[in-house]
Amino acid sequence: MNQQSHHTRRSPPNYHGGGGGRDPHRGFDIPPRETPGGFRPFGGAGAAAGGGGFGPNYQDPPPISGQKRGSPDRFDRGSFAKLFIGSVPRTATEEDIRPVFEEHGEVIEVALIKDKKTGQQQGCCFIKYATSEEAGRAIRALHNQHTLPGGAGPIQVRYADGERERLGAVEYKLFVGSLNKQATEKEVEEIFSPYGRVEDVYLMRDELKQSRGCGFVKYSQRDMALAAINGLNGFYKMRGCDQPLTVRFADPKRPRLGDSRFLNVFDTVLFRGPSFGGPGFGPRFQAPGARPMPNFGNTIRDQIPTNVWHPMSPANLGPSPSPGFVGNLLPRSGDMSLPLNSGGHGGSAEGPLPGMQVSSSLTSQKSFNQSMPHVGQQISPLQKCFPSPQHLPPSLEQHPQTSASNSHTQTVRELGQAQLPHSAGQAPFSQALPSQQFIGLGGQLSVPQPEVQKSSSSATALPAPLNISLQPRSMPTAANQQQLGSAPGQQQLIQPLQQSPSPLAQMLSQQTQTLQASFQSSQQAFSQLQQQLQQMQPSNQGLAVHQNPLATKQQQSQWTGVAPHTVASTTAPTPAVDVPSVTSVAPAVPGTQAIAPAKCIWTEHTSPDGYKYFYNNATGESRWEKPAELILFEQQQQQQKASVQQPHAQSLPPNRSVQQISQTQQLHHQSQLQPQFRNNLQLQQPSFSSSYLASGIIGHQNVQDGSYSQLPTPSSVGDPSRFQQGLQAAQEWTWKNKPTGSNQLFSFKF
DNA sequence: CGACGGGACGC
DNA sequence: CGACGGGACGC
Repeated sequence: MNQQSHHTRRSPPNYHGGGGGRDPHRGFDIPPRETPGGFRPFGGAGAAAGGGGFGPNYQDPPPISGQKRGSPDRFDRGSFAKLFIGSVPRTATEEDIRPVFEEHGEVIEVALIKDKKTGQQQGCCFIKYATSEEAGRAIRALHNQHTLPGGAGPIQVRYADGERERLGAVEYKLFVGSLNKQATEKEVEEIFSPYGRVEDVYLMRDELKQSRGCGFVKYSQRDMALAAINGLNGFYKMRGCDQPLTVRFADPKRPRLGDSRFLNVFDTVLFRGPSFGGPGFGPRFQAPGARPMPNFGNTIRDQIPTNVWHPMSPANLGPSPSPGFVGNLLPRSGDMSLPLNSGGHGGSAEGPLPGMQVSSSLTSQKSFNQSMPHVGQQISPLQKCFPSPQHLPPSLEQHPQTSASNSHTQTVRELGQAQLPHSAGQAPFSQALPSQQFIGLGGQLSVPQPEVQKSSSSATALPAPLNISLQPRSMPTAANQQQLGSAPGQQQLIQPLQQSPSPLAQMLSQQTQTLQASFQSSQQAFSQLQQQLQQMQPSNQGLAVHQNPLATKQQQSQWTGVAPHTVASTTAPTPAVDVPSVTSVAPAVPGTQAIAPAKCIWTEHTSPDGYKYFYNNATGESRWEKPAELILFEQQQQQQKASVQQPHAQSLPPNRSVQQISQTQQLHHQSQLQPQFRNNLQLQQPSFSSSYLASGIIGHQNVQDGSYSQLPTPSSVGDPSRFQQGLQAAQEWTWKNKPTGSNQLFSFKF
């Protein structure tokens, strides 16, 4: 309502970007974001808009990339971007509509749809913009956010069928289950916002408009989606809910029979599908018989159940590198919106396109394929290089790159490093991760740094400390130090880790693991606290980044090879929380390095085939990598008994433990000081989302008063007991659910 | 445990 | 230029 327009004005007033209609030069890599850092309209808009990769996948009229010929005339259909507008009052006239859209760009055409027979308006229309950037802006600014005069509700603004594909725009749609039925779109958006701009939220409702407890959330970037999955799935519980949210890539929308549009899509997709990805879908299969190798995989595949109800999904096709590829990339199916699931009726039909686009965007970074290989580890991962820091700066804006970065991720992953692909890392783990991730790699730290700093400017966040300590320590290898390490350097690192680890490599990996573990724990604790906070202070929900401990662990472990469980002990840091099952090692005891536990729940063993593995006597978990706890433990042992050289004990800088401790302490403090904690949380925001913070998340103070009518609002925010309870609960939950996904890769049970 | 809105190409 | 029969993801 605020934006009612006045037909009086016809020219595009002010919209960011500059001039009126189009600015071809604006790279598409910088999608039209609303004011930078600026506001984010809530309701999200319906489409990814420029977000995705625009690819020149289309020959004819280069969509946006190419500068369009100056004349916006009607010919070159190709360079325009058509939007479908729903909820248009049947009484609306072009005069009512056009001005609204001209606010966001040059409107080439407004087409009100009328019933052919009755001549009556259908309640929808098409708006053609000169460029997709404009279209994207309009979507973001108007979708579900503007009501036309006489309208019963806000208009729906999305790409017309086929446009998304044609323009190369992608969207990543997540299915979200176990939502509080009282929750509003807005609330859902707030939960997902920390991971990236939420383009759209659609809650499934019954005929009575009652929520069915599930819905869809769209992002324009894959890493955002991944981050949200990792940060929320199975972990985040909405107030009043016993079950944590289910967050996964949405299945392709089920086509409605009778809709020819879909049929087409299907054919295309279905046929192509199988050819690519192998067994119906990659995710699920894992190399048969393969034994979990250390660096191997991971995956997300497990984490994210495949949701495809059928094998196709162009997305799958495209991205998937090769048959056989296991996929942790997740480029799997639903991940991008394909025609099938695209907005609204989505679907649009162009089957082939999607696939092409996808693949092109993903693959374009030549590295992609190469990187994939290692999945099986047969291929030497080394080939891949770390291109560039691109991902570092979590650019939310980039699109295609995203995928590219994934490749990196994988590569890294192989190393056993914590790399969050950017996907993962980027977002959810906020700054923390960034730094962390690269530790292993070595030098990447610096890159992420900026982000971190930025975010941590105000309070001390965990991240900061980490970075500092890490940096110096991170290995000596030149490669390490280098930024995005050149491929070579990394390779070196990698190799060792994978197989016969060189001392150095081992050391690195261990360090990394340890650090990661501590990080994880911190994060975990954080997330737990966070949840508590949220529950207690509903009004500030927006602030928090929901960190899914598990997810974090998973990712890290996945990429890193550090088993998630590691965290268990680490969890200790949280004041109130105690993880009984784990015998914690040093970390738990702050100033007492000297006092090392007599034993560690982790013990080393040798498998039949001669490989060493580590067994958790408490949980029965086994993993290839040496658990951080054990490393620490050994370290301590060494320290205590001046010279007890354990086979594996690597000499690690003593500070390590100190670091951890300091972290731990920080955590303590944080948990104790609410306000401070909150600040930290903010800091924790994914670096990329710093802009979001600035833009509004923080600002959203009022989340509907916070509580659902049905639920009693937690009264005492500061109540320790509650806090504690919550934490414990969270932990338990985490604990129970840990074995999912990635863990399994790393661990196996006998 | 919930799975895609309501509509869709006029001049 | 023709377009399906049967079934209906998987948990």
